[in-house]
Amino acid sequence: MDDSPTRGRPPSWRSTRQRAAVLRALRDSPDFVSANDLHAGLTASGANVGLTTVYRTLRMLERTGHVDVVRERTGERLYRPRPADGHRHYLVCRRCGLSRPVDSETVEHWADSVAAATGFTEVEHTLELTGVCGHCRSQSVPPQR
Amino acid sequence: MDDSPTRGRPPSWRSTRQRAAVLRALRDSPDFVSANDLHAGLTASGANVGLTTVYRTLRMLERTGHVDVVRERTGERLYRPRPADGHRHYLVCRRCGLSRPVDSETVEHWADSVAAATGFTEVEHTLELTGVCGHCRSQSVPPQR
DNA sequence: TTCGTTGCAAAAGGTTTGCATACCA
DNA sequence: TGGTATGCAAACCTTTTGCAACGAA
Repeated sequence: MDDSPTRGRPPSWRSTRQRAAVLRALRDSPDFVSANDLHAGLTASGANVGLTTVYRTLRMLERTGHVDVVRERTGERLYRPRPADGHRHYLVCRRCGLSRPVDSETVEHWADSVAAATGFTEVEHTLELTGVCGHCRSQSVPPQR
Repeated sequence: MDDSPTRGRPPSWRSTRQRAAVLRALRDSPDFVSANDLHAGLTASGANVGLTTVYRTLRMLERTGHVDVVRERTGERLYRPRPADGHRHYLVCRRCGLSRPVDSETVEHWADSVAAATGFTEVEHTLELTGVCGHCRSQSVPPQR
């Protein structure tokens, strides 16, 4: 998954200061972040990147399968770089945003069998798990988003 | 789950023409509908209900657990009355919007075990399945939303 | 030099809110 | 009558787009 997905690849990919900055910021985020979060972080650290460019870069990463996307209750999109071995599902803490990947083989298999049984084709699935992590539970941290 | 959930219940619930109309329209919809769809339908059928009221009613139904909510690619929310025996997961056709409930016991159990294993509490899950139904596949209906 | 990329400003699209009015209980 | 519900318009938020200027190859 480094540099040669078969589909959805733009014909060219010009390397620019801005894209490098967005990628770096994304990689440095331990958890899911929004376009706004990234932009704010970039601005704070002196990298001058337009919000539009952040969105465009994220959209491209999404199309090429380099990031996982999850949706907030509000509809806001949160991004996280996708691990090399395919898509993952995450359990996200509603208070501090901590996320950890979970083993989802069970769900993957189930989704496949549903697809096979219903006559639907091209079945895709989105799964979002949220909860309160042990740390926040003991600290009573107020909800973040 | 008919009329006495323990939490999130508004202190009062005044019965009005508008709320009755929204509820009726929601019940009459075979599949998931957006606030806009409902409002358009209501307007077309002569019921005069403000879009704001449609939103407020849906939000209240969501809080009290009377509807299932699913999110469109765009972030738009789609609603559907929840069956009496608890929440459900649906497989929705990306072309015509046809939805059918799927047996999701497997997923429910898996989610419970993940909750137990991770130290997270109050774990909630959202699962969205989309595909192309047999009918649309043969008809080549263009994407609707 | 060429053509993809950037960034501002503005548009778009969906949802929420302020506030005066209407109406149920 | 009291307090909730309604509805219009405007505010809000996130994401996308038009377009002129910029810069990597």
